[in-house]
Amino acid sequence: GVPGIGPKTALSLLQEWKSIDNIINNLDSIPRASTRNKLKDNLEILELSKKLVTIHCNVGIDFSLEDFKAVEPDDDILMQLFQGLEFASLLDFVKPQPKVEMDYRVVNSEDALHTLIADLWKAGTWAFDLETTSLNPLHAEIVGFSFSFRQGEAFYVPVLLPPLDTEVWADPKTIISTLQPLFEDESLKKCGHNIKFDTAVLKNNGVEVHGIDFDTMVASYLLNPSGRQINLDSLSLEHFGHKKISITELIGSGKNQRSMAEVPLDQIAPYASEDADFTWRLREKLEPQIEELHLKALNEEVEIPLIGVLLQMECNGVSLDSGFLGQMSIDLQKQLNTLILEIYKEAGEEFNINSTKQLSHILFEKLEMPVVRRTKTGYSTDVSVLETLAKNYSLPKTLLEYRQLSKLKSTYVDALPRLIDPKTKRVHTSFNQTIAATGRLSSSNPNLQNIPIRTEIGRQIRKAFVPQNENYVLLDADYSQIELRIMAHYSEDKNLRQAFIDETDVHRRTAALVFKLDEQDVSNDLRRRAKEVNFGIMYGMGAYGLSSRLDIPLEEADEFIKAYFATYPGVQKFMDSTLDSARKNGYVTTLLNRRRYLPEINSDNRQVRQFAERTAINMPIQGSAADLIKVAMIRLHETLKRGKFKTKMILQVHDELVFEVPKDEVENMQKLVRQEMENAIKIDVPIKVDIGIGDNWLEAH
DNA sequence: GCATTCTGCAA
DNA sequence: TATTGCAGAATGC
Repeated sequence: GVPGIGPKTALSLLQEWKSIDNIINNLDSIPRASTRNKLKDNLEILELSKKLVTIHCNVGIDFSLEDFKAVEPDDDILMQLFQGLEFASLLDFVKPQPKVEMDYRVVNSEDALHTLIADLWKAGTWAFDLETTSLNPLHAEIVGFSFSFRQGEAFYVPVLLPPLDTEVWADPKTIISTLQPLFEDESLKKCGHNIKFDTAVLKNNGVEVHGIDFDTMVASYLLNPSGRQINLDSLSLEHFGHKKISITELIGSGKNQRSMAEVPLDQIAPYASEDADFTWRLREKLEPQIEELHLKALNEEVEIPLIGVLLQMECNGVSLDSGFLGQMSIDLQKQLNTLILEIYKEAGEEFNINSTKQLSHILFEKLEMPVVRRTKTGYSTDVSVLETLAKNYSLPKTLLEYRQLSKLKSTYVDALPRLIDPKTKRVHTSFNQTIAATGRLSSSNPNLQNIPIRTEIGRQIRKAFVPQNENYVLLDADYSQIELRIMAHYSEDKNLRQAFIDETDVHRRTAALVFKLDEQDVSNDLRRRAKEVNFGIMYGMGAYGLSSRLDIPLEEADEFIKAYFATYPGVQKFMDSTLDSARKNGYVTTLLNRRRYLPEINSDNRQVRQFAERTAINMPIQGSAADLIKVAMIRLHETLKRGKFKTKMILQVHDELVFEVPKDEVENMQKLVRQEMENAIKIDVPIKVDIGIGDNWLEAH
């Protein structure tokens, strides 16, 4: 194995030196010895990369990772060096770029501020950015505002400055409330980079932002949702060849980091001004591209309105029963202690069970159990390996129990209560709009989209998600079989569509059709297999995958899949035509024209190509489901606001929405939620939503 | 302190 | 060798 040169390291190397040539010239200054030596050992590869870049510049062909691999098919280093890196952005490092000029003005008097405000009214549309003391909007104080409405020009309004520096002409409250009417006016159109954050900070400072009409982060994501870095610094470099003042230059990093409020005016003003200026420049550049790719409707009618919905949900937060989790933690620890002793006894010594390295030493060297599978750097000890070993040994079985309990305890039971906000007493996740390549949302800090449900002990954790008090309940609404319904829509398959029109159990119906039985004669095991196939097909699964999942011979799996496509011929046709169009266009799309590029779809490397093919099949389905629920969320948010309901939308888990509902609104809400979710986008099959009510998330789901 | 790897939770 | 994510813990520099 080769020790890590991951995408992050690679990107920072490239950004630091801007070209492969410079990397070669600067090899000796690479701080990490292993990285330095690996690169030195592979000078030829760096030279090769340089050649490919040169060829690209001269000939104008698009290169991808694939091209590198075609030349040096076995080279790990190269793969790791360029893993996750958009080749196109690499090219920008070596192209000569014009120098970028910017003027900025500090606005630090009553007169100057009123002049700026008048200009912003006259301009009618502008970009803004906030400097704050924290990345958590609930605790962030505003340090300053920057604005721009002409490229190369920006204004900085200081709010907090360090002592002994320039004085701010008025107190924060005065400055913020002087600017307030600008932000609250719907007719003034605002643009930002990740404007949800700035809007959240302003909200916590008593200012409601209206008139959001563009977000450069969201736009970049829509233009290319896969992988790329879309922070403002990278985009400025990519689109304008401009290297912005780095945040570490201002506030340092690590333990010596200082707060934005401690940065003197002559440093923070140019930094903040760049943010606003480049946000404005990017908007001017990206907006026409959005129109060209027919993403305008998706942007303006879905993604931009969604910003406010997500902000509201994050702000709402969710209530946790921390006493319940505390007791659970104690119980789990007791069980873990027993398991730990048992493991030590069976292993014949004490060791760190959480260390895969130490564990594999015990299992495969000391106890000489058969090696089932290897990882890049050693022996695998994951669930499937331990399950295989558990057939013949007792220790792996104990380890599986230990793993399950320790995972639940550390990741959920102990971690969640720590994230309860001291001010609101609730947990506020972040819903990220620009991460998932398919158009789904993601959730972090904490991730509330992967709360356990499959095992009994895991399900207990859901009991800790509760309404704010006994006058409220949780309402959980989830789309029934939404991805299969979308598949039925796209494929126009007669049998699959009929299954949903008949409102039958689609997995049972599948089993009946595939095995030519009556539905009532389908055994539970047959139904389970049909279910695996139904899901597997949507991920582009092959016979091998099915055989290992169902633990059946490869031939049997192969026949199963053949019979499946014979039953649902439209599904086969849909897959073929999706792949054709992906190969021809280089991208696939969803119901709302969300687009994902698949440059590797025509790769000569079979493994790489097949991965792209599976993605091509999955994206329209997963992505359209994401489109659907996003529209429903926007409509429901509007409904709740217009009806002045007390109900709050609090969570989204891909095909599921969770609401906190006052008891007297429950009946009404059931109807409204179902109505909006089932009718968000019309497709060729009925859409069904299941609704549950309960005093905790487990009961409601 | 930071990046990487392995592992495992969800839809 | 079925997709998309996020995060804890260990490890190594």
